[in-house]
Amino acid sequence: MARRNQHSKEELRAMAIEALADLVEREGVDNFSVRQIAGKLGYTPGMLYHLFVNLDDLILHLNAQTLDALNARIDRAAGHGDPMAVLKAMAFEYLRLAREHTALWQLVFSHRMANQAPVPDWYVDRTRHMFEQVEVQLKDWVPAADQRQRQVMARTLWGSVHGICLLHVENKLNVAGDVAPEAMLESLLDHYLSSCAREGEK
Amino acid sequence: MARRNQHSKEELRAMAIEALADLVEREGVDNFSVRQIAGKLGYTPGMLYHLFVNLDDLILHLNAQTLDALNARIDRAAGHGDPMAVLKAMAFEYLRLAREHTALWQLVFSHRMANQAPVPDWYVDRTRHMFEQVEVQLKDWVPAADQRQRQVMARTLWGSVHGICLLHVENKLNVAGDVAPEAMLESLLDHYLSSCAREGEK
DNA sequence: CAACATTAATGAACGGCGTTCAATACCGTG
DNA sequence: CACGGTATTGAACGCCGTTCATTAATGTTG
Repeated sequence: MARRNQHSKEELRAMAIEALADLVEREGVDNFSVRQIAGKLGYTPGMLYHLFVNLDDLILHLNAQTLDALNARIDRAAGHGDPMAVLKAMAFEYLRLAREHTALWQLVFSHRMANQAPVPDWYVDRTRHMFEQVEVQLKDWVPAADQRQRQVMARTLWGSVHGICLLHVENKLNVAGDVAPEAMLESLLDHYLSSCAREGEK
Repeated sequence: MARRNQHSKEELRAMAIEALADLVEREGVDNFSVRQIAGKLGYTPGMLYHLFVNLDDLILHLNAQTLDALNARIDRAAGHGDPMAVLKAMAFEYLRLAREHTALWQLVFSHRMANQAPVPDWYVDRTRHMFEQVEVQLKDWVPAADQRQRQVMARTLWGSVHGICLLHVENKLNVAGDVAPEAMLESLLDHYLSSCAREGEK
């Protein structure tokens, strides 16, 4: 039998998450299995079910970690500068993580809960954070807009940023001459935000 | 043994695609299997490999069909009106299909080829079509822009439209009060396009 | 009409998957 | 040192996509 109590349950959880992250980054979003993860740790598959309720749960924990990294970058970008510059910096950080850790990023956005199980609160909180940071910047950018309008703008803007990064990461841009995603993000933010500002002045 | 030659190979292919479509719409994007498809047709799993090279190939054929439906709607929307109205109509058609045939739409955009196999030309053509239609409208909307600029705009715009529809379809908008995707598409097109036009005038 | 060649379809097998759970081997405690 | 508790196992279940030799129905020929 394998060594006992070499690691606490928490340590083992962290190790399992790390093993999955490694596997995903090395082999791609859809090329891992409970058996491989356990193998990497030197345990049997069944053991993982004492750490997580199932594979979905483990994936969710890894995704939370990835979202934390994403949020950290976004928060850093929120530091200083006018809203336009900050939002651009945020969008570029979003793209950068998608680029540098493509598979982890894909896992966050391509994972669907089995049998429509509800996403836990501690997970939803992390996705909400991003939208909130965008809204904060919009408060400065279009002070005349009410909260409702800002909500629409934040979701529109960030949904768009996400779409652009997604097309890039999934290689759907090779159709008829590729365009750098940076140019697309610039185009989006320049035009969308400047028009929003103009309307706010009226 | 099952009846022979009741159907031509082409008929069987169409039936298999239809069976998969049915299964996907009924049970969701990730709840089908070769065995279920064959079962629906009254055949054994192995038989499907005389019609398609593998499951990926079958999925690709269904996705091509879905893209054809999408393109048909987009072409219809391209009929008449000023570019802004036409592009809005196109975006709304995009959203409408995502709404009415969510699972089929998801299958198109969530399917990844195994072992990074190349996507066949006949498939790429269908995805290119959409971007081209957007570019045609932009030619009218911003006549001053050169082809390169229009390419960037078309991809930026359609990547954004896609991102917004995706967030809606995947239920990622429940975070802190939902916003109707129609409002987001309106916001995107109004602001992005109007700013593009203004720049074109300079 | 019988014998044959062709081919549509089968069904069993392979190696893999996520998940469950009784049995087991180890550990700290008394 | 024995014992109770528990961390870990390993076998099993019912799935999965895919392959392929075998079979059975067909169309063709003599």
